Amino acid sequence: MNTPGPTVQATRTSLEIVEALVRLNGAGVTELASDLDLPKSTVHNHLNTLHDAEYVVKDDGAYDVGLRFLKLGEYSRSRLKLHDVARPEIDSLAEETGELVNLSVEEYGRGVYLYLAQGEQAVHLDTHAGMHVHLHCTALGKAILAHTPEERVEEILDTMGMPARTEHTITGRDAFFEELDAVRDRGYAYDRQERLDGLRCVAAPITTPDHGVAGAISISGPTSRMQGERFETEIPDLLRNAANVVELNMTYS
Amino acid sequence: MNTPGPTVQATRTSLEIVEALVRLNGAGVTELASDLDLPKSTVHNHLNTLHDAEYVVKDDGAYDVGLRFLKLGEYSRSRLKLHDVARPEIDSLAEETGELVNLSVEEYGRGVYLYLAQGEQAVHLDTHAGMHVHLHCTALGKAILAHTPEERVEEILDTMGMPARTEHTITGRDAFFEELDAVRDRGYAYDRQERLDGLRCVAAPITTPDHGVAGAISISGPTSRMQGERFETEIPDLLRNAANVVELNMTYS
DNA sequence: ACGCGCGTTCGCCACTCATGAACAAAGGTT
DNA sequence: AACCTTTGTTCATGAGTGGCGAACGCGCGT
Repeated sequence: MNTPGPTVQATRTSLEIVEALVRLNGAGVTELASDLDLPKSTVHNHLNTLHDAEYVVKDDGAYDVGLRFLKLGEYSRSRLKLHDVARPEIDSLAEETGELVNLSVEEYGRGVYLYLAQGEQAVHLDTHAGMHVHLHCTALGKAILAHTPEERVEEILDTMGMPARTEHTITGRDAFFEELDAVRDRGYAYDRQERLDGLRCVAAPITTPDHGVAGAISISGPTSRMQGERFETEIPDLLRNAANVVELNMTYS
Repeated sequence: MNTPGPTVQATRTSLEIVEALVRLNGAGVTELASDLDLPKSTVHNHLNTLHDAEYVVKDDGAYDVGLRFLKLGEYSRSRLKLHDVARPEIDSLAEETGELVNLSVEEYGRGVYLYLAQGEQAVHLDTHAGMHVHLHCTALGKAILAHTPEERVEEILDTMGMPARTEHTITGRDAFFEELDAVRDRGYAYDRQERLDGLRCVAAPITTPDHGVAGAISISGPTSRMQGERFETEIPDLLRNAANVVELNMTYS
């Protein structure tokens, strides 16, 4: 997995600076330099370059990430057929259920949210497009991993670990693989407060015959509303139906 | 404006590679090398670095832009208060009018679309979030420039030029400044097939007392529907109302 | 089985970038 | 208003690194 190989240090530094800008919500040269433990002048040179290339902006003294990244970001997701195809389905699910509906894929061993739609009474979470999550503690992740070759799953768990997010998070590897079996049998996955207390989710994988699992869609809501018949059959059915539609449109269009 | 200064070549090259990936819709090492006129090994080193940093992905042999940029892109726009505040207003305008509603700001002398919402009968254009447009040929651009210091407008026109997009595009500088005067008087701006044949737009600026113009919102539609009373007063009024709401929420929240 | 085209590896030298210190500019404090 | 602090910017230099061409090996198509 780890291919050190010959790599361009300057590029790496520039990326770290951009990431630091996000982390610090915009920052000045000195702040960045101390945060990254780099000489001021180095940071300055990189910022100068990024500014010149119009990738960062100077907002009254402080540097911040520019909108050029918006173009790249939009491209990176519209590139995925799944996004374009699934989006309308996500929207109608949100309208039908009134809950929060998510679309995500796996990349580099983590879940990445591609798109979210909130229904009328949707919970307000920290989730946003582009956000990364561990796969083991989300319904989305389980749905995806249940249809991923076992060796790849092992590999992901090795590198990412299985940190406990709540007291309900599955942290044992055996238990997790049993859970994946159950997901495969059922056709959809549950998250019962495994990532956030008070939150329950249901997720269905999007699979295509030739390329395996492309991603997953999920519905998230408070435990109060996610229980009984609704949680056990109603929402799962809605999800599976939507997933089927997406799968068909993925292969035949 | 042009601050050459000491700049990091490697970073620039990496950015160019990413841009080329977008332009080519994903590509291999050789393809990129010939497109950018760089040695294969150089391109390879950069791709290796970007791949290692998880910014590009390898899709069965071809490299492409990864979802890490999605996070940066989302951040770059949610950073702008305007986006969060205006979004719901854009959505309701789209619902009310059934047309295409846009939100954009100025960056580096160009207009950047932040968000679009299409109503029931909205036209389908090439516009998408993150897209750049010339300011002189769009209603959005005029609305923004009308409230920008004249010297800055001159500067923008100098560097960006005023290319004709259609036969209706304003390409003369004097005519353009007169147009801006009219926009200021009216409180909103028009685009009468100046960017695309058959397309008309109305735009209202979003200004705040302390920071000047923050951006603009606009409604786009086919000439067939954008005429008469609707084009002259109905839509402008809707826009100005929405703009007012946004302006208030910008300053008091 | 062969050859072409691709991604990858290698090793070397020139050049670039990282560096710290010194300079300028801006803000806050007294 | 003059001071001092803090920040952004410039500069010159040497170490190291990234750019480069050529050579390698792999996979695909014929």
